[in-house]
Amino acid sequence: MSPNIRVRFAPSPTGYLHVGGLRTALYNYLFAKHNGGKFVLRIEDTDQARRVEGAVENLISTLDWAGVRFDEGPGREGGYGPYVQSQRLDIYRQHADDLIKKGFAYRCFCTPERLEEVRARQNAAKLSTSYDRHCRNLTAEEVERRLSAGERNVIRMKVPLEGELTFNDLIRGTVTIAFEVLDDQVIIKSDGFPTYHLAVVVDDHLMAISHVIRGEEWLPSTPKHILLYKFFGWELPKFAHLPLLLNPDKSKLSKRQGDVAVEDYRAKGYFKEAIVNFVAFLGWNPGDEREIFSLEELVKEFSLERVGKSGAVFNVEKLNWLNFEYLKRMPEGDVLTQLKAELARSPHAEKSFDDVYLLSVIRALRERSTFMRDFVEKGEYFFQRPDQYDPEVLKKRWKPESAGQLKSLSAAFERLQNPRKEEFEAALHQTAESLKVKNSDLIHPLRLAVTGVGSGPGLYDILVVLGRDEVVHRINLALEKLQ
RNA sequence: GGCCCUAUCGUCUAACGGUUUAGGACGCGGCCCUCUCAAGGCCGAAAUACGGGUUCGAUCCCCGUUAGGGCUACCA
Repeated sequence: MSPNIRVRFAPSPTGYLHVGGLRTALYNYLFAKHNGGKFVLRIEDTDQARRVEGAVENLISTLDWAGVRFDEGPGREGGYGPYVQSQRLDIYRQHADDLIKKGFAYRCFCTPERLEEVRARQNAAKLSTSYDRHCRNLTAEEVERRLSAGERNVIRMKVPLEGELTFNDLIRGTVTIAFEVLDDQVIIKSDGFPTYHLAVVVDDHLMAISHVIRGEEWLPSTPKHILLYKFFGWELPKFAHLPLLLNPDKSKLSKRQGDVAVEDYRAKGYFKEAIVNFVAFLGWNPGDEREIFSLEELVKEFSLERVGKSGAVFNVEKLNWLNFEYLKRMPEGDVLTQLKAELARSPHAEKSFDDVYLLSVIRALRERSTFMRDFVEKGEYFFQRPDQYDPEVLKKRWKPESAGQLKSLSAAFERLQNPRKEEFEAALHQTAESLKVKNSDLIHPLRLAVTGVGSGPGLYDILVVLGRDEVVHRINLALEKLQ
């Protein structure tokens, strides 16, 4: 493919990495890697008011965690830096001045108060709100006079009064917007910082970005950006506007209706592979019936042509299923490592379990788990003796004769030497036979005595994991407590 | 309000005018398996928003309606 593919992810550091942002970053990354291009990270911090301490570091570490590695960006110079907009202010100012000289932009001295009034008037008259171009035709002398008087001002772009602009979007096809509905957008704010519109165009050009792949919320302002490219006499990049990620009620995915930060999902125990896989499928699919994709496979298969146009609801159920699938497929050694980490932050942190034991717990519990924490929560009895017995199970499974039967069973178990699953099973069957009861009459009370709960892995598997002595001990413990 | 975008099962989606009784996945229901809970296997319910065109033939193309969303800042 083209060797000069360069794309970028350009978040503003206002907090955490949004899952929609991760999807945008991922699609850019996949597109770049698929085509042998470069993926650039650029920080759009031109709004001082929204600046959040530590947000950039957090953004980068989350992106790295997900495996979406950028080739160029803050801390990873690539010859097009700096990659932080607040460090490029002179560049924007020069370009804005250039536009003024060419007659494509002008100084505006209107106060926020006046703009507010204009807007209020327009609203009252039920007109669409836009700047009334009050300063568009100020004389050079007046501009000079007010400038030297130190009046605060902004620089606005001079949008043609009539005509329309048509452009092609890789995902949406042809889009047309009339200049009439475009505002004379502010490009340099009175604090000297550029607005998004100027900065994005200048940087995308200077950083040789070939494809602008971003969220659909930017579609309406794309004509302004294209106009700026034309004002500067620059070649246009290709545009691709991604469908939005939605809340269950179909509004734009937002806080308030659940978690939106990638960190939140990470903290909840979702694997990065599951999150990446899931997010990739929100708006893209391979065209066949495969569902499980590694990052490498996504790189191999991804194409913008297969990105859909309509918004996608973030469906946690399916993410859960994916997490479950990834846990099921994970190499045992990796599960072991993760289980140790999980235990280290659990109430069992002080206890020590050897690898062989933990591995047997993993084998027993894996297909019943979606998250690593399920091992600790659902399999608590593998890490501590039961300190209580589920009252409902007790009511259903513990009969008056159970205590006596478990005593016999315990005695039978004590006669076993290093029993395997089969020996435990045979011992139970023989005991049931001699007591003239069904196997299940022993199985259920025994499960309750040993685990404290009514569900879980096969009983004999549990017995083997715990071992004869522990099983006998727990039976005696239960007999005492359930007298 | 204005502008723009979108519209297939509840959700994610396949179908790029005919091979379709519209396919898959999650979720949901049932059955099997079974010591429980899962897993697994099998089966099932479930969609082309509506109305006009174009065409021999429309989920697919065009127009309109409706619905939803986005944008409409000296925020990104």
